[in-house]
Formats: sequence, structure tokens, C-alpha cells
Amino acid sequence: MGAMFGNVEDYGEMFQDISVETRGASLSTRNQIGNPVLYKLVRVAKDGRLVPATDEEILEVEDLLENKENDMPILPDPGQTEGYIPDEGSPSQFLRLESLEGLFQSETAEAYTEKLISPLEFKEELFHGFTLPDTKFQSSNELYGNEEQFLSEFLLQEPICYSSNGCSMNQSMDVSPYSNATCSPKEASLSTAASKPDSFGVSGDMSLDNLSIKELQETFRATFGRETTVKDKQWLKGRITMGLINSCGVITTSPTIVDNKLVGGGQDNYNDSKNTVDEERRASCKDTPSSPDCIKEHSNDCVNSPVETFVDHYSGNEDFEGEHRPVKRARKPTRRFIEEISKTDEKQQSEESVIPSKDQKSSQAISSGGRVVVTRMVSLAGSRIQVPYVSHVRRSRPRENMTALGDFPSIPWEMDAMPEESDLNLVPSLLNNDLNRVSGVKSASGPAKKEDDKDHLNLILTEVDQDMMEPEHLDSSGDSSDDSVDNNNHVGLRITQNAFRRKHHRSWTLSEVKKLVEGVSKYGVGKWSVIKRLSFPSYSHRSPVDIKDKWRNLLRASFAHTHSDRMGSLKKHGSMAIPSQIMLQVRELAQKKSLVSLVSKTRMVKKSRNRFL
DNA sequence: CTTAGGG
DNA sequence: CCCTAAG
Repeated sequence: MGAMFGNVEDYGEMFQDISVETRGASLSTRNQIGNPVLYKLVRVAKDGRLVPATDEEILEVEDLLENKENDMPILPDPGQTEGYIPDEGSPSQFLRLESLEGLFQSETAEAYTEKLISPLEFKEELFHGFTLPDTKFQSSNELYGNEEQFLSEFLLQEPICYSSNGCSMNQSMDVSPYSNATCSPKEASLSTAASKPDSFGVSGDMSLDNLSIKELQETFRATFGRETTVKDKQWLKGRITMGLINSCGVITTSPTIVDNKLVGGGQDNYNDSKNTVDEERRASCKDTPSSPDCIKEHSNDCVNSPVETFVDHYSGNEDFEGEHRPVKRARKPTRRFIEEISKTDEKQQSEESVIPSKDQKSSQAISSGGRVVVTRMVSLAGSRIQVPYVSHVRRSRPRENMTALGDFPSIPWEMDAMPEESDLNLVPSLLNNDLNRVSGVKSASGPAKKEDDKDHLNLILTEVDQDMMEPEHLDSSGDSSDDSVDNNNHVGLRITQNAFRRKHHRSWTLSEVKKLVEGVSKYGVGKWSVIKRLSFPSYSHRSPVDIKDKWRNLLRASFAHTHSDRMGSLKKHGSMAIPSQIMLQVRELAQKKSLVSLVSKTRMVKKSRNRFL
């Protein structure tokens, strides 16, 4: 009897055709007959409990089989079989346990994938797949109602398929006498050998319990396609089970629930799914393989840390960090980040399909269909290939000051940054520039110039600025102070510098910095737009963001300075030496600001405290 | 649009 | 300096 209950494989073939489907007859279409399917013979008691079949009932079933076997329709198309009951008068009940695989091969799998049902729902749906005939169930509606009752009852018990400590059925039903007979290794091997070799059936989990660590690792490998060195049985089992669920296309939006459902205790009130969810969230650390504590216990010698692995697969709402997150607000990955990720993907892809090409030194322009395509060399996987030159980052429209510069044709400063856009704007008189730019296009390699020179030039320039620039000067020049200075002083320098003035870069002059500091002290840190408006009224460049950035840099510099004071001067970056006095101001302001924020924070605390009192 | 912050 | 996310 016990054997019957746990392992009915001998009857499997016979039961196959007479089992009743409550939905989706395709679940048990004939093509699965060859597949090993485990059957458990149980009876649904009036109150919904599952009671193992007695010997009598089994005999009855056998009779039934003999009588009905040939009469039974062979599960025609779905819908017609809905609610079909093999023998209404029979007290015997069949509970058919489809293998998970069979279940998900069928159309239901798609349904689940589409609906993205929650794990709880998923589980229920899963059990819907079970046959649940009863004499009372005359119509499918009735059947359904009772089924729900059954389900709630069922779910109240330990979930069938994922009990961690052995056989599932015995826990699902209060029939201890039979429970120990249900778990034979034989079953294990049986149920794991489904047509999709790496899958496990409902009973497959039982087999997991009986597998050795090595076997579990093997199974893991088969399931996930990679090796594991984890020696923790629990973990392996959990992983495999989870992997199987995932591989069924069910997106687990809240894996914890799954976890817990699968492994955790079953005393929750499963009828109230919301409560259940909360409960499980709270209890998620108990005996779930995903809980941090548990993970800690797992073997140390695994190559991929369990945490990593887990997070990898369920990248999501794992409350590992608990409540105390950094104060900084969380940001979702930026587009740029995503872009870069995909970029690397592209790269990896193209690495796989390397186009062999002759060794060519640099990029060149090749014409295709009348159009000239600038290409560049990319060395991938050891060989070099030629790819069209496209900048990954979409360049934004030139900033205002660009157009403003149009008023100063003799100072084409920054057009060089965008070769593809400035072609037509070329000023013939500035051949140097032209050549520079064109060569820039041809090589299409971005800045190949030496940074040192650039810095050096910047230094010179800023020195000039310091000497020459008076506030009035700046204000009156209207558009671009640097330009005017340059214009007035070193034309040659300007041209040379032009080569290095890629991007819209304009060095901050000391006077600007002073203005900035002053503005910050007046209007406060963070009031960038105000500072811009009031302290930099005539600067078409220097957006509030620029100002903010500069402030950030100043801050950094100032603190770096204090540090370098302690451990010797590390400051050799040819960048403009900002007078220590200003740096001091910066630091003061920064302190003030942090003080202010501190005060406001404490105020807030006080306020909230007052609210309590 | 402004601010914060990463690149 | 550029870009983007968040308010």
C-alpha cells in the first residue's frame, strides 16, 4: 500500500488515459505517455484533506481500470474534457501528479509566462493541473469551487514539491502511517528521467534529497549549464529547484516568496495571500537558501559566492541590506551605463565574428555607394578589423556660446570638436585650424595630442588671464573673456591651443573662481542658478551646471590640498594654482554648508520629536 | 527648469 | 565638460 501511495509508476500507463483534466487536456496528451510520470493515489476527503488511498480503494481502481480502460476516451481536445469524471459513483479519487515538465511543456506554460503570475498564483495554477474528481463534482463550476477549497487546504499544508526534508506527500497530508514509505530512491531516478533530461518533475525534488552532493552538483550543472563547487546540499537543492521553476518561464517577481513557499514553514494562512506575503517576507531568513544568514553558512570554497550567484539570478528585491541604506537616493542605471553595457555586448558579439582583415595601420576613408565612409581600425581578438566610424554618444547640439562665437569669425575656437557639423562653417583664413580639424576627421581617432602640452598651454593661458583679467574686463567683453584675452595677446598661442581645445572647454580663470566663491558665500552652496544669474551675468558659457562642477572641483582641490599639506606636496598638475586664500574660503564655505545641513537635520529631528510630544 | 552626481 | 535622473 505504501508503495502504491508513493510510487505508482506501474500503474502510470494505465492511469494515464483515464485521468481527468480540469483544464488543458494537452497536459496529458499522448505524447507524454512515454515519459515517466509519477502518480499518487489519494482521496480527497470531504473537508478537502487528501487522504491516501486505502487498499480497498486501490483494488477498486484496478477494477475500474479493467472496466473502463477501453471505454475511456483518449483525452481529445481540450475543453471537452473539462470536468470529466471517470466514475461518479466511485469513492476513489485520483490525484494525478503531472511532472512539472509535462505541465510546463503545455500551453499552460505560455499562459503563465504571459500572465507573469505571482509565485503564489503560480502554485495554485500548478495544482489546478491536478485532477480532482469527486462524486460531487458534477459541473466544472462545482468542480472549480471545490477545487479552490482543496487548494486552500492544500496550500495550507506543506507544499508538495519542494519540501526540503524528504518526501512531500506525507507532509501534505495527515497520514503519518504512510509517510515513511513514500520516499524511495527508485522514485528519484524515475522521476528525473524526463524527456527533457535536465528537468525534474514534481517528485523530482524527492530525488534531490536523495542525491549525493556530487550528483547534486551534476544536476546543477545540467540545470544551469555551469559547474558549481558548492558542497552545500541545501543550497544546491534550492538552486536547482529554483532554476527549474525559472526555466519554466515563470518570472518570479518576488523570489523570497517562492523561496519561502518552497522551503519555509507551512503554518501561514495561505488563504490570505497578502498576509502570507508579508509573513513570508518577514520570515524570509528562516530556512531559505536565499537568506543571508543561510548563505553565510554555505561552503566557502565555492568559486561563485552564493550571494553573487543568487543575486545574479534574482537581481532584485533582496533585502540584503535591510532598512539602512545609504542616505543617497538610489539611482537607476543611467542610459549611458546601459549604452556602455550594450556596447560591450556588441563588442563581444563582434569578437565572435571577427572579420579577418589585412593589417592596416590606421583608419581610412573608403567610398561606398558614392558616400565616403570614414572607418577606423579596431583590433578585436588579436586581429584588426575596419569598422565605420560612428560615435556612440550622440553629440548634443552645440551650446549657445558656439553660435555666439559666430560673431567672432576670427576666433573659431571650439568648432573643432565636431568635425561632422562644422565642415561648412570653415573660415578659409584659418588654414591651420582647418587642417587640424580635417586631419582630426581623417584619423577619426579623437584626441591624439599630448595632454601634457595641453596642460602646459592651459597654464600659460591662465597665467595670462591672471595678469590681464580684471573683473570689468570680463563683464564688458560680454561674450567670452578668454577669447578677448587671447585675441589681444597671443595669436600664435591661440592657434596652437586651438588644437587642444577639443570639447567645449574653457579654463576657469582666477577671477571667475573668485566670483564663484563670492557667489557661493553670498547665496549659498547649491544655488547655482542664482549664482550664475547674479555673479556671472554676462557669461554665456558657464552654465549653472558648470559652476556647480567648478565648485565641486574647487572643493576637491581644497581638501586635497589640506591632505597634501600633511603628506607633502603632491600638487604638480600644471593646472592653475589657486591661491590658498581662496582655497581657504572654499573650505570655510564647505564647512558652513555642511554645518547648515547638519543644523537643518537636527532641526528636523527636533521638529519630528516635537510632533511626538 | 534646477540640482545632484556619475562619467 | 557632458550626461542623466529626480524633483
